[in-house]
Amino acid sequence: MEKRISDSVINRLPRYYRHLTDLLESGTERISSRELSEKMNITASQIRQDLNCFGGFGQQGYGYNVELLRNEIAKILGLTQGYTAILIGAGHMGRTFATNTKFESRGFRLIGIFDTDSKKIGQEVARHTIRDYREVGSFIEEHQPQMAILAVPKDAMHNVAEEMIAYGIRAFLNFSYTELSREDEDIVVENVHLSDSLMRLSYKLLENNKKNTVTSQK
Amino acid sequence: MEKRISDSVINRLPRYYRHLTDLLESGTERISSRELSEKMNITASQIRQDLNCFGGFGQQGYGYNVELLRNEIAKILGLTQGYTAILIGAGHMGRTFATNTKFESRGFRLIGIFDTDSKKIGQEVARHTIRDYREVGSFIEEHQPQMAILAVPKDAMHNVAEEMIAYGIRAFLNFSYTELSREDEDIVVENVHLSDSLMRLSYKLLENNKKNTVTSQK
DNA sequence: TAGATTGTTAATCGATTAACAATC
DNA sequence: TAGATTGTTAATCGATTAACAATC
Repeated sequence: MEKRISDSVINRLPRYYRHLTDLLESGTERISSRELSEKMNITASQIRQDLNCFGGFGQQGYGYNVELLRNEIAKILGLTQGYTAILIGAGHMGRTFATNTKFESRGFRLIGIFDTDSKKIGQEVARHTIRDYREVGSFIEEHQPQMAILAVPKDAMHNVAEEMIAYGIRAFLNFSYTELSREDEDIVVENVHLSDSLMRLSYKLLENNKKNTVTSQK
Repeated sequence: MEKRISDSVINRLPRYYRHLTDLLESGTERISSRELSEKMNITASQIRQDLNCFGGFGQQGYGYNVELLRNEIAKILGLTQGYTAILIGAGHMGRTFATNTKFESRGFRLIGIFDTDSKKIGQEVARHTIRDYREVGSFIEEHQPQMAILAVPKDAMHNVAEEMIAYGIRAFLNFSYTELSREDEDIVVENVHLSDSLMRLSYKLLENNKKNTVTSQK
C-alpha cells in the first residue's frame, strides 16, 4: 500500500529539482546527501528520508548520481507526463507567467492563452496569439489540456474556475487574490499569493530589527 | 523572554490577514475561531494557538473583533512600520509586481524602480519613472529604503544583492530563479519561485490521477 | 579489503489537536 | 445567571534528527 507522502516532503521536491538542475548544468556527476545538505541548508538525514519516500536512488559509498536523481524527481513530480496548460487572463501576471516560465524545460506545454478583452485578443504573447475567452470551451474539448492557470481579476475567478471545471479541467494554478479551494471532487489547486511573500519578509525584517535593538541594549 | 515563533505560524499570518481583510470588507464585525476555521480549512484550536503566540486578542463568549484582530496582525507583520522598498529590474516580473501589489493597502511604499537597460530607463511603470541602476547607490543613501525587490536575471542576482547589502539594505524579496541565501549577518530573504508552484500542482495532479485509476480498478 | 555513504530504524523534537477551566 | 467561546494546559500525532547496520 502507498504510504501517504507529507506536504512537507512534497513542498521540498521542486527545490531538490532546482538544485539538481543547477548541479547538472555545472557538470557535477555525483553528490552525497551531506554535500547536498550543505548547499540546501537542510540536514543530510532529511534528504535521505525524503528521497526514500519514493525509492532508493542512491548507492552506498557513492552517493547519488545527479542526472539519475534529477530524472527520478522529474518523474515523481509528473514532469514527464507531458501535461498541457491553458492560461486564462493576459494581464500583467498572465503575460509574465507565460513569458518567464520555462514550460518546456519543466516538461509542460502551454497551448493557449485566453482573455475577454477585445483589445488584447489577437495580440502575441510568448509565441501565442491571445484567443477570445468565448472559444475556451471548444478549445478545451479539442485539445484536452490538464491544467488551467488563472490570472484573472479576483471577482472573475470563481466563475472562471466553475466554467473550467464544467469543461473538465481538474488542476488549477490560481494567481488571483482570492483563494480557490475545493475539497470536493477531484480538483487540485495551487494558490499563489505574491503579497504573502512580501508580508513574510516584512515580519522577518521587523523581528530582525527587534532582535538587534535588544542585543545592542545589553 | 520572547518565545521563538515557529515558521508554520509565521507562514499562516498573511493568510489570516487576507481572510480578515475579506471579512472586514464584507462588513463582518466579529468572528469566532470556529467560524474562521471553517472558512480557512484549519482547526479552531490551531487558530487560537497561533494568535496566542502574540497575545490574547479575543474575548470569551464573544470571539474576535474582526477589525481589531486584523490591525493586531498588521502590527505583528510589520505592516504599520511604513517600510519602503525599491524594485531592481523592470522586466516582466518587476513590472507585474510593481503594478499588481497593492503596496499602500499593505502598508508598504514602493519608492523607486531601477534597471540597467537604457531603453527602459525613463519609461513609466506603476506611476514611477524607471531610473538608471547606476544611480541606485545615491538613491539608497538619500531615501534609505528597507527592502529591495530583486527581479533581475539569475546571472545578475548575486552581484546586485551584494551591492544592495553594501549600500545597507537588509531585506530582500527575490524573484530570480537562483535562491538567495544568507545565514550570515542580519539579512532576511524571501525567495519566490513561481515554477515551484507549477511543479507542486503537477505532483498533485499526478497523484490524483493515480488514486482515481486505483479506485476505478477496484 | 577499507572507507564511504546509503537506507532504515529508533529517538527526539515540535506542531497540531483535544479538552476544559476561566471568564465574558 | 446561562451560554458561548476564549486562553491555555495536556495529549497526540507527525516530522526531523540521530544512529548504525547494510553494502557498494
